[in-house]
Amino acid sequence: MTTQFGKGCHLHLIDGSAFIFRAYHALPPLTRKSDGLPVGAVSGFVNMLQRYVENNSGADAATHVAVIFDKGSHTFRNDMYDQYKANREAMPEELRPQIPLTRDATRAFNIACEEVEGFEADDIIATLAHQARRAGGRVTIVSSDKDLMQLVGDGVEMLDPMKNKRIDRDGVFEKFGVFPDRVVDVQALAGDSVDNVPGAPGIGIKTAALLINEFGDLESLLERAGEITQPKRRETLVNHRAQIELSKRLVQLDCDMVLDFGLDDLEIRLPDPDTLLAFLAQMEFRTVSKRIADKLGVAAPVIEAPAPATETAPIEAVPFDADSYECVRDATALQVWIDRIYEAGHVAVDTETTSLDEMRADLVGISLCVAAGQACYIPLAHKAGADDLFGSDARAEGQMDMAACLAMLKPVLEDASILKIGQNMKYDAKIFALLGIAVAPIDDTMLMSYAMHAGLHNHGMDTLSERYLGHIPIPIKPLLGSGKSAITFDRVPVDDAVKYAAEDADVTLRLWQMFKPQLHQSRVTTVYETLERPLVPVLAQMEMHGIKVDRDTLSRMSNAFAQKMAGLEDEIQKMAGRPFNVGSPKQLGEILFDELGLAMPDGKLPAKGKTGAYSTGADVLEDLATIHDLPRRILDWRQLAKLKSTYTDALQDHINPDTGRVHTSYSIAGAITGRLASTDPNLQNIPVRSDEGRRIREAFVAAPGNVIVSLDYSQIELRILAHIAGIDALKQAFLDGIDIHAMTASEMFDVPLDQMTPDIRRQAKAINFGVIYGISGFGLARNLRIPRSDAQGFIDRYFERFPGIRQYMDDTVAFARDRGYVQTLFGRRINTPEINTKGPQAGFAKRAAINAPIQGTAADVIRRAMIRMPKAIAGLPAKMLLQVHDELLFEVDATAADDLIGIARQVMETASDPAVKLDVKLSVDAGQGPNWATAH
DNA sequence: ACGCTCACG
DNA sequence: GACGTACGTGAGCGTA
Repeated sequence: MTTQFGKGCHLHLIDGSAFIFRAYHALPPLTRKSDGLPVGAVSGFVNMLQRYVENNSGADAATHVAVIFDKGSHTFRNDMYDQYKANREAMPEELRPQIPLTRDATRAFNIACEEVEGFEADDIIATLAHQARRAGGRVTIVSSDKDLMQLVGDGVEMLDPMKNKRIDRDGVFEKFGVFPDRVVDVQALAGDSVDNVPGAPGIGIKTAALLINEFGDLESLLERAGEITQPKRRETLVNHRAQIELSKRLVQLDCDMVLDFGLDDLEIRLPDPDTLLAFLAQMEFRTVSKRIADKLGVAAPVIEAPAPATETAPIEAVPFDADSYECVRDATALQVWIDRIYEAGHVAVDTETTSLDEMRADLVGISLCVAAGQACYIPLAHKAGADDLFGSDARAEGQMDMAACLAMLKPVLEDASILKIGQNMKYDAKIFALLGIAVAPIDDTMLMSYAMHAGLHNHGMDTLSERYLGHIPIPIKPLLGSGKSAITFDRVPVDDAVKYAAEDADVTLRLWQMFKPQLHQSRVTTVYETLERPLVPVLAQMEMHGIKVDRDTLSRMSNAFAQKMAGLEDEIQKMAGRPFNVGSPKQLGEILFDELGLAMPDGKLPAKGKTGAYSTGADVLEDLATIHDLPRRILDWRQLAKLKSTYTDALQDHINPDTGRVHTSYSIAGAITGRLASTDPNLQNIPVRSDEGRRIREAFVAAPGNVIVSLDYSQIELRILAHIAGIDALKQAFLDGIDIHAMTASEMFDVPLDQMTPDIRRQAKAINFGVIYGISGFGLARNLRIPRSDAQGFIDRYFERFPGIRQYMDDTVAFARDRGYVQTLFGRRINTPEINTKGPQAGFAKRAAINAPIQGTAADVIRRAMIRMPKAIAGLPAKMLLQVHDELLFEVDATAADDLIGIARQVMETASDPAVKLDVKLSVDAGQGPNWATAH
């Protein structure tokens, strides 16, 4: 039945990759019901194929057809030019598993499906088009890719499948200003930013076409470049000749490939209904199954509704057995494990060290696990001490040389085809980074749990193991002891260490096996892949770099604070009538309320806490300050005490003696909303609100020749609220760049903007913040120190003026009640397990549910900015140092500060693109100076 | 170990 | 109708 391809035949060549990307971007992220596999792009692809098949009739119908795909990312063009397509964004993680499915779909339609290693789809298309023309047939290329336009000509046309528009020679001329045979010349000159083809700088398509039409072709143009009258253009062509010639080779398609199939293999075949419908049923596409079944005149297959997901995880068949773990003591044994890793393609890794502070930690041993129950520990720096009467520092026997071990493991840990699995990988990645090993790619069970279970529990290994594996890991406490007598891990006997350490890797691997498929089912794969995992190396870099803190500045401030505190203390004791510990809230309460007989302005005494002591918090003392002088002194003293103990004193202890810098640690999975948390020390709460406190920021300095640059989002949470709740008045105010709190005040209190007073604005500001926190009359009243009825009146009025806010709050709480979680705009899930409980917790849960999407979306935005930042600023002498929720801090060579601000601002302001199109644009304020105080 | 207080967004 | 509340964090100190 095969007919020889020749005159009268019509070959259609479908650009498969273009179909896939179109389908992916056009469709919402659909997932297969039964297991959460993303299938949106497959669905779109199938629809496009179906539409193509339906339309392929009449005089112009194809007799032969093929869908052509790209295979792999490395082609012969990369060998010519390593930057080719280098700035392509990585394939979205949800798309990756769908790629093979689009091949399956093509075959299910019984359409030829072709790809060739090392070549682009475009080359195959070029070759086939060439062959078809030589055989006397016609060709239609189904694509709108301009790179294929060079093929158009006598008997070859393109068809834009979306616009259903044919592109012939004239169409190409319209696009390029030249006919198809000179398209590559124009492309060589104009370059292509998408494919990273350099071209000639400063020359676009218009100029290129002009030049080519004047000189005939590229070769003549380059030969006679000296004749060009415009000096700038002339220089460009002369100076960049090699680059232009390279560009031409890059854009020139290969139409002489040797293919292992022929045109005759592409003859149109009718689909086999059973095969096609089976595929569609497997994908669980109900609608399109029905439509295609109708077309084919057969019954649509029944697609079962998926069984409800089982509540409990399958019981792990392999029991934990601490005695089964191997202690690896030499290269031969290690090699066996490395072989097993390559066989598995993945490995769980855990490091044991002498400190929780990576910057001061020494590696003691490494554990590996390749499958449940199959784990080992490699001791590297254990001391014999524990077995030695005098606790000697001698090295324990039977350990591999560390350098030799690392030399063997480095290729594995850096191998792009071996997935390294960890629990809190940032820690281990930093340990390895300091030893010259760049661990990648990684998966992190802590972050997987965070993406799925934020709000349910913490994500430490012990919690996860007990909850999801039903196994309580060996506790570290008995091994290390506690308090003054605690030892470091290198003093733990090797036999004990093997059991403990290898088990951690075993637990990690089992958690990974359980969590990996659950990410899809929970619809948080994208969150994990785009907001959690890529942040690990970014934060590791920031933490290792640290920020320079000037010890002398802090020390001087400490002394000044101490002096002032001593003076205040004297005054306070005198006023109290007796000496007491000013820092003790309990003693202070007794002085104020029992001995001095003070009472709150309303006549009552403040509430007593769980310990039975009167509350002496700042709000209480603030109220008392209106009737007595002592409380004000206490407030002043407390402020200084705080600044001294938490900041000017403690911060000095955090300066790393080796680097002279302070290295905080960020918890990625600490805050349930998606925010980061900073610890050891916390650099996200360095004072700024009081003048005295703000001066502490003067101690955070740039290295010589550098400056500190600070960029912070302006009102990001209110902007997000305006978008999510759809508040037009707020959106407009942000668009017009007017003072948002003043606008709110004007709207609420009917005060024209030009008559706004600071006090009215202050009240409106409090309301705006209150809304973000899940406003209540009580809370607002307390914050503004106004009667509760007044506060309630404000809130009522606010809701009246901005009805969308109330709607958002009601909708969000209803969503949470129904689903048990709320979501950010980027799909981050925050579980709200207490939302349906009764009692006072209900109020908390409600407000938290209202706040979480707003705070969480802002957190997602800055995470995206941070993830993109290293690449964006790679060319600058700049380092990202700190994140403070809506602010990023950099250290940069003074000469490049302005460049950095331009680039970093751009990254931050566009961080939500393209995943989320915000109705309100994000705005970033910037500052620079020798220290953080001047930069902020 | 826990509660109180207070620093930040 | 009463209850008790602003959202999210981490650190240092006093008290048990």
